Amino acid sequence: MVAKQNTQQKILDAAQSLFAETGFNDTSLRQITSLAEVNLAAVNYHFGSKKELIQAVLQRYLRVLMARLDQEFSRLLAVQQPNNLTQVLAVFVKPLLELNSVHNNGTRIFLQLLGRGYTDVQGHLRWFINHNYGRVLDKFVLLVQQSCPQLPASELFWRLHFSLGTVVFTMASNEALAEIAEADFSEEVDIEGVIQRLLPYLAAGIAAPVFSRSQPQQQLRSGT
Amino acid sequence: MVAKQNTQQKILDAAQSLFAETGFNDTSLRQITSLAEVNLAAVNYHFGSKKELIQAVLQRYLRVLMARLDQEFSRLLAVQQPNNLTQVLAVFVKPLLELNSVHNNGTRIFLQLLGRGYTDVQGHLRWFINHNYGRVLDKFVLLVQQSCPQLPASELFWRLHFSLGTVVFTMASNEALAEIAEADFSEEVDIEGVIQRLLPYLAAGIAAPVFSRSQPQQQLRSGT
DNA sequence: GCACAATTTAAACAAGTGTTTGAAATGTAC
DNA sequence: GTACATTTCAAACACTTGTTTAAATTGTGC
Repeated sequence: MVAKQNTQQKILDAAQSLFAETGFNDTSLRQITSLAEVNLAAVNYHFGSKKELIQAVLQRYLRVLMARLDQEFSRLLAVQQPNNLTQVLAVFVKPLLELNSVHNNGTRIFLQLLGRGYTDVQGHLRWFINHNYGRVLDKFVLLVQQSCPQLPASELFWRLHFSLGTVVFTMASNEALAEIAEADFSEEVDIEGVIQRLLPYLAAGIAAPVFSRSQPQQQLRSGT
Repeated sequence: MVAKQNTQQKILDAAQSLFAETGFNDTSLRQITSLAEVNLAAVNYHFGSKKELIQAVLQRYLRVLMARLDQEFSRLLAVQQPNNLTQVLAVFVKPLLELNSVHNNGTRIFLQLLGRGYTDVQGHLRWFINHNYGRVLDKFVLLVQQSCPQLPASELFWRLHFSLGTVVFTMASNEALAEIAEADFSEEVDIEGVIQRLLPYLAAGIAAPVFSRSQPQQQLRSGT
C-alpha cells in the first residue's frame, strides 16, 4: 500500500506545469508521462483517467487555499459592522501567496490552472469546484453583499462573474502579458505585483455606480 | 468562377455556431461539414485549412466592426478636449449591435468567437487580429489615455488587458451565465443587456485610483 | 526461501483528428 | 454536343488521442 509514493508526485508535478502552460485539452498524457519519466499507463493506474488527474492537480492547491479562505471569511463575518470591499478582496492575497509553500511558484501555477479550468471547455471542473467548495464561496458572496448593500443581487452576480473573468483571463495569459510589460515598460512583473494591480481594479468595478436603463448616461450624447 | 457561392456560406454559418458553442479546438471539421450538409473535403477545398476557416469566420465580423470603430475613434480623436471615459467605451455599443445585420445573433456570436479566440490556445488569432487591426486599436488606446491622463502608461496597459479579460470571459461563458441569471433572478438576459452591465464596471475599473506600493491601502489593517 | 499483492512495462486498441487523392459530377463557354 | 474548368464526393492517409491488456518486475509479510 505504501510502495512508490514517488510516481504519483512525479506525474502531478509534470502535469501541473504542462496544464498551466498549454491548457488541459492541449496537453496529452504522453507529454506528461514523458516529462515525468514514467510509463504512459501510470496515469490511468494511479488516477483512473485524465479527468481525475486534472482534478487531483487542482486539489493539491484547492484543499490548502480553501481552508485558509474559509478561516478568513468566517473571521470577517464575525465582525459586527460590514467590511470595506477592498478589505474583503484583500483577504485573498495572503492565502494565495501561501500556495508558494505547496510548490515552487505555487501561486502562479495555481492561478494559471484556475484560468485554464474556466476557459478550457472543462465543465466538470466548474462543477467540481462548486460542489466541493461552494459553501466557502457563498461566505465570500455574503461578505461582498454586506459591503455593497446598495447593489441589487442580480447586479452583484454579474459583477462577481466579470471579476472572475478578469482574474482568470489575466492568469491564463499571465506569461504573455508579463513578457509584453517587461519589454514595453521594463518593469519586473511577479505574480504578487499582478495581484496588487488587480485589487483596485476589481474593487472599483464591483462597487461602480449602477447603470439605470431608464435614463441615458451622463454626457453620452454629443449632439443635442 | 461564380458557381456555388452557397457551399462557402453554409460552411461559415455552421462553423461559427459550433465554434462559438464549443470552441475552436473542440469542434471538428466533421461536425461542421455534417451540420452544413456538405462534403468533408469542402473545407480544405474552399478555405485551405481549418486555421484559415477560423480566420474567415472571424473576418466576416471583424471587417465590418473595425471599419465602424475606426470611424468612431477618429471622430472622437478630432474633438478638442479629451473625452469622458464612459463616452469612449460607449462607442463600442452601436458598432457591436450592428453586427446583428451581418447575421442573426451576429453580436452574440461574434463576441463569443472573440472570447474563444483569446481563451483557446489559438496564438495565430491574437496575431491575426493585431496584425490586421492593430492600427485601429491603437487609436482606442490613445483615446483612453487622453481621458485618463493621471494613469501611468503601464497601469493603463494592465487595466486594458484586465478589461479584455472581463469581456472575453463573460462572452465565452455567456450562455452559462445567462441561464443562471434567468433561473436565479428570473430576468431575461440579452446580449445588449450584458453589454450595458459591462460598461460601468469597465469604466470604474479602468479609472480606479492607482494603488501605491509605498503606503498601505486605506483601512486595510483592522487592528492598530 | 515462498506467496501474494502492488507496481511497472511494452504493446495494442478503438476512436478521433486534419488533410489529400483521384475519380465522378456539374457548370460554363463556344 | 464538345471541351474545359470548377466543384463535389467517397475513400484513404498518416497521425494523435485516452484507455486497456497481459506479462514482467518489484515490494512486502511470513
